[in-house]
Amino acid sequence: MTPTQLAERILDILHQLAEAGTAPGVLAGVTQVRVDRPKDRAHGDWATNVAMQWASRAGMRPRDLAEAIAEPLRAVDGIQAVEVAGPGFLNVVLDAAASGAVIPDILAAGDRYGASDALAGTPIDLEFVSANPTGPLHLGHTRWAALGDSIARLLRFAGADLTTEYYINDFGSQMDTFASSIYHRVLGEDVAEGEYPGEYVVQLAQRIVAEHPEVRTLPAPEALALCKEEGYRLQLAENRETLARFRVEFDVWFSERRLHTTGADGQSAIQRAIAHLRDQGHVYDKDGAVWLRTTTFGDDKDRVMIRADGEPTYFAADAAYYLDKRGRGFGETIYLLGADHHGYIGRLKAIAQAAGNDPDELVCLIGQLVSVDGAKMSKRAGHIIELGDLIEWLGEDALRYWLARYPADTPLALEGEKLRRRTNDNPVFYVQYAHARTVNVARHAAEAGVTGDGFDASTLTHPTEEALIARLVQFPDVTGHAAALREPHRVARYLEQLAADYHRWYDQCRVVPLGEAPIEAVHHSRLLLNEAAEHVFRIGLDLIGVSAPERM
RNA sequence: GCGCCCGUAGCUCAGCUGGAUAGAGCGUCUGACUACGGAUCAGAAGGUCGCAGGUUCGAAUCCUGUCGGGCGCACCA
Repeated sequence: MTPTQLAERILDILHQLAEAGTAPGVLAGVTQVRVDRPKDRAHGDWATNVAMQWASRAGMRPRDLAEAIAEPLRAVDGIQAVEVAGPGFLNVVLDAAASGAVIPDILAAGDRYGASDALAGTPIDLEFVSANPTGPLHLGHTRWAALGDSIARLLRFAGADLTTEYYINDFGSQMDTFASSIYHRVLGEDVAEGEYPGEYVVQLAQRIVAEHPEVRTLPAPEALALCKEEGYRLQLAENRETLARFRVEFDVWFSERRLHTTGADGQSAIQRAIAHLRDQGHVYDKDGAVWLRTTTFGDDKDRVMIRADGEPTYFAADAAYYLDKRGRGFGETIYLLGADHHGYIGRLKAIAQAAGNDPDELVCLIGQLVSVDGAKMSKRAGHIIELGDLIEWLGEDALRYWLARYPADTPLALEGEKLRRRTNDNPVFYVQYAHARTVNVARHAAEAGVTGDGFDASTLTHPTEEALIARLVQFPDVTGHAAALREPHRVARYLEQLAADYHRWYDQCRVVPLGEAPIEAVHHSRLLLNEAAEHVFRIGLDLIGVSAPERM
């Protein structure tokens, strides 16, 4: 019996009590019973506070209501004991056989254990990273890459119809600055003030010269155009490759230029977006510029869409991009933004409302910035740490795991030396080692003739077994919450707890009998428990984009 | 000035959207290997959950205020 099944039984009992008139009718209105694993094992295998939550509405004392539930609950098959404790908790102890019965279910579910269809329905768009193609990906992007990809995996695991998307800012003045920076390097000059000083620009220039020697002698406008397009192509390809190495893939690479080019109707997507918003009555002209009245929707100030010089702003492109997404059928659009962009939330939500949509369908997830060993990194400061270098230095597993194990809204420090260590300090190795151990145990079991045939859950009675099973059973709840809240760190933290439970069990219970001791049902049963743990480690690690090595 | 995020063990951080005696790792101290990998396990010490009010059976969690730290407030992208 799983806690979910237990919760259903308790719900049934409440409804029956209400129906039979032995308890107040309001209890028929209970729709959900939450069952938790108590911290203190003296409080049973599972506990619920439902009696305390509903006692006042039912006009009963919490302990009386709890007792009313406890009585029929004791008669349920698989339940060993039910106790009313403290102010009105219901503490439930299950039979070992009933607890362990979940093991074959986990194995039967295979890679789908923990998956659901909870988020099935409206298509969701998730945009993240979206770094400018004018330079390599750096530390500031790594967190969103890891987090965004893990969120994507979680949402899909929960049944979401999800599209991941990378918005390429390949339009506007920074592309000209980029081109000009490269061109200076092509000519062997230093870059000008305000241009990109990085060494990577020199390398881009060298590659462009190698492939297009004529760039040196072309008239400046043509040479600049060549530098821009070739630099763009090379840099984007490199960033894409780096992300792939980081196990981050996108379904859609969306070019900002698409929003500026005129279509068959002679209008650009931006112009169409402005026209649409104007129809809604939220656009006005002032001081030679075109404005969106975002203050109607709680923004601090109205925003310019077309500047006085006729150029559309970045904000206008944002609006057009948003409308493009909606036009592609997405009901929910999620943006992963750094803390330094949180000022955008108000205006983005204003766009959604001005377009006539529910602002709650435009979700902004804000993450705090990352530092390395205390030193904050930003592109402007010139001190750039590239994602590619980080991967090489720490390995993609350690890096992805570390970035995934903290909630997005906590500041995060990359402790490089710790991440390079292959010890208990480093949680990714702790978890991966536990997985490797499951594989190792299975290998020894196979050699010794422990097959798993004759599985009998009632033999799994050791406290460490009971704890390990209880942990495995909680996995679907963890993935469900992690997906609903878009919080992959829950999975990582769970895996660390699972690893601790697994190591404790390994320390206490042998799958392969010692020496000449006979193979008994308990050994076969333990082998399947071991396999169930292996499954959950593998599934969980995959959800955060970390490998599950069989040997380390 | 306005807005968002964060203040939990010596350090780095969890705390399942209100539950029972606030947890983990590291660090410190003490133990466990002729047996499935010791990259492991057992135990000890370590706390005014920034501070002050409020909500209620019950608050680290929710509300208000306050102090401290980070970030943001463009006809830039």
